[in-house]
Formats: sequence, C-alpha cells, structure tokens
Amino acid sequence: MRDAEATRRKILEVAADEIHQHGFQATSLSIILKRCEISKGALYHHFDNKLELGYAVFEEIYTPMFIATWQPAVEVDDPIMGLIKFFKDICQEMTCDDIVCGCPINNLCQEMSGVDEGFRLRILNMQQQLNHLIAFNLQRIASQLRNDLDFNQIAYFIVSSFHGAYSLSKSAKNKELFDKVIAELCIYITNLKK
Amino acid sequence: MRDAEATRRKILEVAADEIHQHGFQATSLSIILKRCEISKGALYHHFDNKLELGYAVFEEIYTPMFIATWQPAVEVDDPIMGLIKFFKDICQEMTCDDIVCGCPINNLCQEMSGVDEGFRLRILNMQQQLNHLIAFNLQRIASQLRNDLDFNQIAYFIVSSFHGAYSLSKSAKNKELFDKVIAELCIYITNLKK
DNA sequence: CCATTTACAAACCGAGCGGTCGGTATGTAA
DNA sequence: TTACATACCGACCGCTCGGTTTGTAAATGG
Repeated sequence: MRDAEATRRKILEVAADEIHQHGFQATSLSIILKRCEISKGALYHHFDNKLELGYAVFEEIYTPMFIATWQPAVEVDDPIMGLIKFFKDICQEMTCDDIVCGCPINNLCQEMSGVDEGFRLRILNMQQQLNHLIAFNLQRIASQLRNDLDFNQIAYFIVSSFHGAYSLSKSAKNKELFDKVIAELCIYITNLKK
Repeated sequence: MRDAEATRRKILEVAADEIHQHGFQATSLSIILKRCEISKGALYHHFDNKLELGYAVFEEIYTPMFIATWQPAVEVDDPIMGLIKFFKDICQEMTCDDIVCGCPINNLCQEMSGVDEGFRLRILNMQQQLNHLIAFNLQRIASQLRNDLDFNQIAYFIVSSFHGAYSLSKSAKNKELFDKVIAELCIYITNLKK
C-alpha cells in the first residue's frame, strides 16, 4: 500500500492552508486535489465530506498550533511581560501578508459561527480554553496587579483587541497599523500592574 | 412606468440584509430576487453585476448607517462620555442575534478585503474616516486627557476592541460576553482622562 | 399617434460546486 | 494461490451559481 497516513496528512495541511487563505466555504475541494496531486476518491476515502475535513483541519492543525502559540506567552513567571514579549514578537516576525491572512481560528469564527454548529462549538471551546489560560495566569500574579480587576473580563478584552487588530489591518494591508494597535494593547496590559 | 427608483431601493435594502446575514460571497442573487418578488431582468437592469450591487449596498446603505451611528457619539462636548454612553447604549439595545450578525462593515472587511480590491478600498476609506472622527474629537479635549497620548493609535485601538468584541461573541452566541468586553473597553476609555 | 426608450419578465447558458459510484491497484493473511 | 481489505482513480451526477438573451408592456418624447 502507499502511505495512507502521509496522504491524509498532506490533505490536512493543504486544506488548512486553503481554508486559511480563502475561508472554509470558498475553499474548493478540486483545488485541494490538484495541489495534493490526488484524486477525489482519495480525499473521500479519508474524509466523509467537506465539513468533516474542515473539522479535522480545525482539530489536528489549527488547535495544536493555537495552543502552542499562546501557552508559552502566559505560562511564565511574569505573564504581563510574557504577553508583551509575545505581541512584540508577532509584530516583528509577521509579514504584511500574514496579517492580511489573519488568525485561522478567528477567521473561522467570523465565517462559520453562524453557519455551522459543529464549527461554532469547536471554536467556542478553543476560545474558552484560551481565556482560561490567560485569566488563570493573571490571577496567579494578582498581588502584583491593580486591585478590583476582573481577570476573565480582561482576558476577553485582550483577545478581542488582538483579533480586532487583524481585522483593521486587513483593509489597510498595512503592517504599521497592526503595530499601532498592538502597541496600545501593550500599554493597556502594562497598566494592569500596580 | 412602474416605480423604478422604489424597485432599486428595495433591491438595495434586501441585498443589504442578505449580505449582512450571510456575507457577500454566500449571498445568492436568486434569494434576493425571491424576497423582492422581481425577476433577474429587473435586478440586472439596475445593477451591472453582483459586485456592483455590493458596492451600491456599501455606499448607499452601510456607509450612511455607519456614519450616523458613530458621529453623534463623539461630536459632543465630552467625547469620552459620549463614547461610553454610545457603547452602553449598544449593549442595552442590541439583541443576541444582532451581535451574532456583527457589524456589516467589519464583516465585509474580514471577508472581502483580501478578495476584491474595490471592496477593500471602500472599507479602508470608511475606516480612515471613522478613525479621524474619533482621533480628532479626542484631540479636541486633549487638555483633559493624560499627557503623551497618541490619539490616532488610541482611536484604532478602540475600534479594534469594539469589533473584536463582536467576533468573540459570535461563537459564544452570548450577549454577556459582549457586554464584558465593552465594559472593559469603557474602563480603558475612562482611564484616558487625567 | 406613433416611435423610441425604459423597466421589467422569463427562458436559458456554461461553469463550478460537493458528492457518488464502479472499477482498479496494492497490500496482507489464510 | 485464494480471498479479502485498504487505498486510490476518474468519470459522472444533480444542483446552484452569476450572467445573458430575448420578449413585452408601460411610459415618454416628437
């Protein structure tokens, strides 16, 4: 037999890239087939339908990537500094094209939350995990922070601003705009400290 | 003749609603035709193609609505209080479904910025107008605000957070989440004052 | 009053979509 | 060698899409 697992993996990776670039609904299976140099039979051997492929991409590609991105930012001695370093690094490393393409999960959130319940619940779960991750680690150093802070609320606000920054930069095709919003976000985060 | 202008207007309004609900690409012309109870000939008599219809919706429906929404919020004696009242009002008036549907312009920004240059430039123009509107009116009361503030940066940050709040709430289908982010945004805005 | 333009209606077109299906090649185990 | 499962091929299907063409009744200008 040919390497079935490798075929499956290739489909997932190409699909992840296509979905990231064009969104789920606008992603064409035939383009995925062409890029993978496989037939439709091969794809439907590994996945029941387009939706199941989408779910698999979400769970096996986007989710691990998302966790691996955020976790190191807050699971450090000082999550405030961790977050700021995290954001600054993103500003430095990201190209303009990266920003225009946006965060895969946030893109799906915008596109698919209202369309498909399966996607919505997966995205919701991911967001709650992220929020807990941030809020818990802020709580951990509560003594260094201002009093009467609502850590959950703050975590949601940080993520909102971050993803909003992508949105704003999409129409501008301008990295500087992204950098500006992130800079202000960093100021906000810094001011959480006493 | 039958009332051509009324027909055109009805098409625009129905299209605006469909695009708001399903996005531009997923909006089907045939559904618009059914809802308007007109034929394809009527639609293509008034608009060259789907894209031109989309542009017309943007310019004749979304843009005036957008301006009319934000302008009164900042063109008051105290734009800080104006913005806070604006946000609080939105929290009160908006239903959960409204929030899930999102801001039409931000939705289009996410979906179409990378797909069509015509949309991108229209959205960009709109965002720059909004940013100037906010930044200019903050500048106006600079003496009441903290020193060394970058008003443009702050305006971008406010808009980012606001639109990010929609995004976050889409997957949660939860108004409280939206309210939380807005509450934190109001705290941030309040803290701009001396 | 008639010719022309306007404002639609309705039939139709090709392309592309997701998905199905019969068939084939390649492996393993009896 | 037989028997079967897995992995994959590619033609084809029904359907919807945006868009075009043709036809026609109502309004308008000369």
